[in-house]
Amino acid sequence: MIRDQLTEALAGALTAVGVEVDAGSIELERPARREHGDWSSNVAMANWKPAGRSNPRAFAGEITDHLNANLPAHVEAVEIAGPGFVNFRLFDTWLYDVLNDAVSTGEDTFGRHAFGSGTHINVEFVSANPNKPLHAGHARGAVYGDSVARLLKAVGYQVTTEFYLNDRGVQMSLFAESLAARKRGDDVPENGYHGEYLIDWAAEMPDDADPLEWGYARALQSHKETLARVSVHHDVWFSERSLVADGQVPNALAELQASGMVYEADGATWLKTTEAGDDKDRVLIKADGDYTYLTPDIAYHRDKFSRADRLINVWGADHHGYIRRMKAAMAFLGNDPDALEVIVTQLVSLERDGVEVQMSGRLGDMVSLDEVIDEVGPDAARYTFLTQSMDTKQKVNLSALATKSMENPVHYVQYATARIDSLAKNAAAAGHARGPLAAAELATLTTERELEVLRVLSTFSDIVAIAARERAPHKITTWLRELAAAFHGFYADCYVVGDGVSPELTQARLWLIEAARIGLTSGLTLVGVSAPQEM
RNA sequence: GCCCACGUAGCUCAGUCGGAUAGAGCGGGGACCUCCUAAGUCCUAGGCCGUCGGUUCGAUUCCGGCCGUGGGCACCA
Repeated sequence: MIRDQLTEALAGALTAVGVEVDAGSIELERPARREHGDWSSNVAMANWKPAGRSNPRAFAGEITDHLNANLPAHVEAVEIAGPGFVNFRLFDTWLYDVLNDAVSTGEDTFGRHAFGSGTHINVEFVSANPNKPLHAGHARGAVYGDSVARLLKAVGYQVTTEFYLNDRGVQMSLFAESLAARKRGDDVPENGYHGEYLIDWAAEMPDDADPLEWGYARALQSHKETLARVSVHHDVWFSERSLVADGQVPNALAELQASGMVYEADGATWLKTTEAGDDKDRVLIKADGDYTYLTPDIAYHRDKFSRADRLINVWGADHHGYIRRMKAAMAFLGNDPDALEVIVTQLVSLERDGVEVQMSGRLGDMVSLDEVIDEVGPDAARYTFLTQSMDTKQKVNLSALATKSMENPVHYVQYATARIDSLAKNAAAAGHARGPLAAAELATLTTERELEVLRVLSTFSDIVAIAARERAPHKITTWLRELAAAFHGFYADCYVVGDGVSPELTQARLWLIEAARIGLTSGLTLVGVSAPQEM
């Protein structure tokens, strides 16, 4: 809104001084420092050379002169600053528009976009083997994938979330043998599954049940229940067995063969992934006749491409070596390898009271995701895993997270939503029910505390767009913290109802906190965290 | 050795296509509840943005080298 107006004004000014600049290349940003105005542009610095000017400040001067002679709406003044920035200083009225916009669009649509419309993205994440409970290491990818899906929907994409079930092969057989052994009270096979959960599952299993089928169903149930606790839901649970049963693997193999990238050597069938930058060629069919893991997975990705325009895979850092060969296979099948986006999440380490705990040990000494949720609660778990970029390895201190303090970042934000609800209730109880927005005198909102809340709200729309484009939900949690900080500051200094607060100011502030509530709720929804009304 | 990511305050991390005096929480020092939740607010100390070059009006940001950390280099899944 205001951004478009200012961009237009800049484009007009450039034309007026006889310079051709592509309007799409005009940058506007929010300066870090207040004295640099409300909005700022670097057009003069970026274009003084091609425009044939002697220096950036001189060019900026021409632009500001024109703008000051033709002030856009809400603009108080346009100034040259620093090396040649064009700074816009606005009247507070532009922030009242932000409030109006937040309230009129509401929490479900505030900050949303439509630029993804017409494109179908498939997001596959977690995809843990259906033979043991999810462990803490799955948590980051789970809440990340789910939040990325929420973000993509928020900017207009059609999104399918998917969980790939590796439900056939040696691992499943070993799992069934281990479960059966536990049922009989025997030792589990050497290379089988030794986790304690199998003792519990064996106890649950009816005597006449088939260990493979029963165990598979039990594991699936476990995955779904655990994920539901942190509000993670998948639209499609895709079975590798169904892929094989449908003959999709031979179909994919035939297509690969047609591409000329398949050959036989040493009794095995190979794919020439080195043709697409891989270190070495990869085996598709082993000498013993079985497929490698790769082969059905290629068929799976081929299937996904038949159902969506773009694919996003969320993989742990330990799988990054797998990216090249999958992209190579997709390219051989005629798909655009860039339409397969593999996002690698760096690993998480957990500690309790300063002592690192293992969470993916082979012998069953892992921390399950359920344990983490029991310990810190679903909201703290979700929020915390989303406070950092997926590119950095994360240290999570479970004991700190379980506390009600600033070391638990979700509380700071939720405390704001709880306070807002409390304020509204108290105001109503004191006879100050909120009237219509149109009747509120927003111009009574003049303190820095009040305006700062609106300034933070004004950035949300851009933040959502960036977070979605960069697949970066942590930008939402960072923003939420900023908004909560602005609100808590307002709360400390500005009473909604009280001595010396006029009825008009009370009304305006009731609408201000409503706008803040919409922002907080809207952002929390994007990261799948609740906005409690009391704490 | 090769591939991927990372290196920002004592600790944990942000930093919007390169921008003007690099931010937050914890921890350290101090202040604030006879009106709406102190799970809060305010002040203060603390930085060679790993390092050396390059690109340019301008580099924490982009590129290359080096050092360091984590992960990966299967006819396992």
